[in-house]
Amino acid sequence: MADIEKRRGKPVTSYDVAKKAGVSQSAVSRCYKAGASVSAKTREKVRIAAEELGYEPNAIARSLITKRSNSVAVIIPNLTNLYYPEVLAQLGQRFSKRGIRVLLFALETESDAEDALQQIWQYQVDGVIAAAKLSEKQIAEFSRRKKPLVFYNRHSNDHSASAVCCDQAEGAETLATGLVESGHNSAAIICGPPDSVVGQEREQASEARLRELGMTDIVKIDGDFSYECGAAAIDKILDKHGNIPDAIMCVNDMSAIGVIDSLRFEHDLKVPDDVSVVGFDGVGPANWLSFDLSTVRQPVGRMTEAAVNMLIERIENPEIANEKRVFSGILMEGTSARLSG
Amino acid sequence: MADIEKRRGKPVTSYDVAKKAGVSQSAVSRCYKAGASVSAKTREKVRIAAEELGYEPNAIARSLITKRSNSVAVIIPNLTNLYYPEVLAQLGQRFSKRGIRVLLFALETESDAEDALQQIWQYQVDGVIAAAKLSEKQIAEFSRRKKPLVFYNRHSNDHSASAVCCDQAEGAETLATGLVESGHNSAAIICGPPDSVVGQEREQASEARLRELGMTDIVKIDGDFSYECGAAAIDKILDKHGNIPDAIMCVNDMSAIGVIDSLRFEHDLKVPDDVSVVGFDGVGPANWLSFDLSTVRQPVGRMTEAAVNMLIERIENPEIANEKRVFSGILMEGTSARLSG
DNA sequence: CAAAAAAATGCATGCGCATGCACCAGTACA
DNA sequence: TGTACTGGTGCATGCGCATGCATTTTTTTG
Repeated sequence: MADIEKRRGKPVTSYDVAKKAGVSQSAVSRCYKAGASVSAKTREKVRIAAEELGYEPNAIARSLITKRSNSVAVIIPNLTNLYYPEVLAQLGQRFSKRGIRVLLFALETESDAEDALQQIWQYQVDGVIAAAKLSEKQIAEFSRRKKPLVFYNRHSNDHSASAVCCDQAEGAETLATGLVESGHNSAAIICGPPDSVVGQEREQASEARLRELGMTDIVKIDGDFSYECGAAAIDKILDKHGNIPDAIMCVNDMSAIGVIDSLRFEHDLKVPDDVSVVGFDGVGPANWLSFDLSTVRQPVGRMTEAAVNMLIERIENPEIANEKRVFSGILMEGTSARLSG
Repeated sequence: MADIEKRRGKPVTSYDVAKKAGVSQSAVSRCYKAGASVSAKTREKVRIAAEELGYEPNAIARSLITKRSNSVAVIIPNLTNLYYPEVLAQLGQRFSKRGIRVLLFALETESDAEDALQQIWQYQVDGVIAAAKLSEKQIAEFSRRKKPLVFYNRHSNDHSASAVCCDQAEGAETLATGLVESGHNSAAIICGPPDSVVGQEREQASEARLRELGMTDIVKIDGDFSYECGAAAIDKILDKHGNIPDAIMCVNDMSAIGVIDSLRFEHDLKVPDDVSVVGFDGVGPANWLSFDLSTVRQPVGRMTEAAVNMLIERIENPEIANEKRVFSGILMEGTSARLSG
């Protein structure tokens, strides 16, 4: 029972268990491998010995041999954008259910993944999910090392990596179309940070569709996905443009909420009576009664599920070709915009 | 240049580099260890060879020898409670700056850490930060294995682990005192989930202080830290109590925001004119103009900094005694409650 | 310029486990 | 009773690196 090994806190190895159980080290090892050939008797002896000694297989040593660490890296930007915690939580739980550990790399800004990558290479993760921008060179490094990479809402120009995406353009176009068709004549677009492809795609698609449908009075305001940039945007619009447009399209929900708050509390305007506001993402607060945002919800559940599956498939069979899965967003007809005609 | 090793994608080892550089494997190894004795000439030869081959030391193999994985586990519950993403982001960045990798364990409910722990033992992490409830037995396992454990806003009954905490009771008492002193006569307390110690502490301290100051008309409502539970609470209060009290104390900001929204949009009441609402945490949305919550902000920056430091100290010197650091929250006098007189 | 001290290097070894191989005990069948 | 299997088992080996020790090279010093 209270064995010496236990008391000393010195790590228990498979040899210790083997000795105690009266079998060989290989037998112990096999007991921890599914489908290995071990008799019930041996298995039981080992189980008891292991329990008494408090043995757990050393995953590090195992990884060294099997070349599989059973862990993946998740690269995520900016957890203060409320969209990402949801993604992260789901990825975490899904991987965890599959017995895969998650190494977290939370970036301060999208583009400084270099550090994370360096660590990733050293750490021998089995694969990577990246919700951040990587350079072509960085992406090439993945194929050189034969490490599966799945982008989340990002992509590489030349299909050299797999990806799951929400169709940013489609969603933005739906919103833009709805706004024009319900009679809005002028618009502001609150943009994302310059290094965010997602932001750019939404912004460009929004503008293009608005113009396509005949709207010419469009002003674009810099932003960074934050509440604060949304709240500050109205004053910037006034500076730049003189008056508030009919509609404000924000590249994400957080900034849309900032816009709404600023309109209501700093400019005494009504949403959507005076101004329509739309966002993008469908984060939790978008549904709060205060905002009831008209937005496009990304199907995070299906997207994370797909990302996890794609990555695991490619870990198990590195030969599978790259694949890109694009999901349509779901229009949430909230009450922050007049959309229905 | 475009070496065969590269093309084949087969991993480059220190032996490969050694051969290419014309030195021994040990020399290569020493080049990657700070403070090791290597001549500038050798170092340069190795650097060039490593670069040409694309060599990165294998952290797994290194860990096997050094018994240090340079990684820590972070156990966190429920990322949908907006408080935790902030904590996680900060922990991630702080560890990352120190060259330590973070293994994320995102729990679905506070108390199912068993799975995570199993993985943690196998994975040989150097230490653990836990923002979740662990059983005494689980905590004992940490000392048996000599793995440093630092609780974040949790603790063990018998000081068998280190901890950083925000003083929940103090914060709750400050709020309760403020409410009574500014003339509130009745209150509801929206509680947290039953397995959350943090929630219980806040709830109990709130109630105790209210009663201590003479308030007797107090109703308690079950909750779970979510916006939804806050939004649903008003109806529950009416069911249970018949009328809405002067003040509603919520154990966290998310539920407080739900309460405010429900009061305003479902019951046509004004906050704080008709009802005062207070929260706890100081999460991002608490500052949004829509809410401007009266709350106690936890000094997350200092708390995470302390947690990281405490853990690293104990990894480097396991003999250091346990320590508990308690931080005071900061009263944020928003406008969701009449507090100032 | 020789002797002593210091720095640099290589050799050999082992961390804890998984796995190919040879071997042994059983069971099936003729 | 013998031959051919099958499932179980142990032995030996190596994953990629760090590190103690012995050895060689360089530097320092009298």
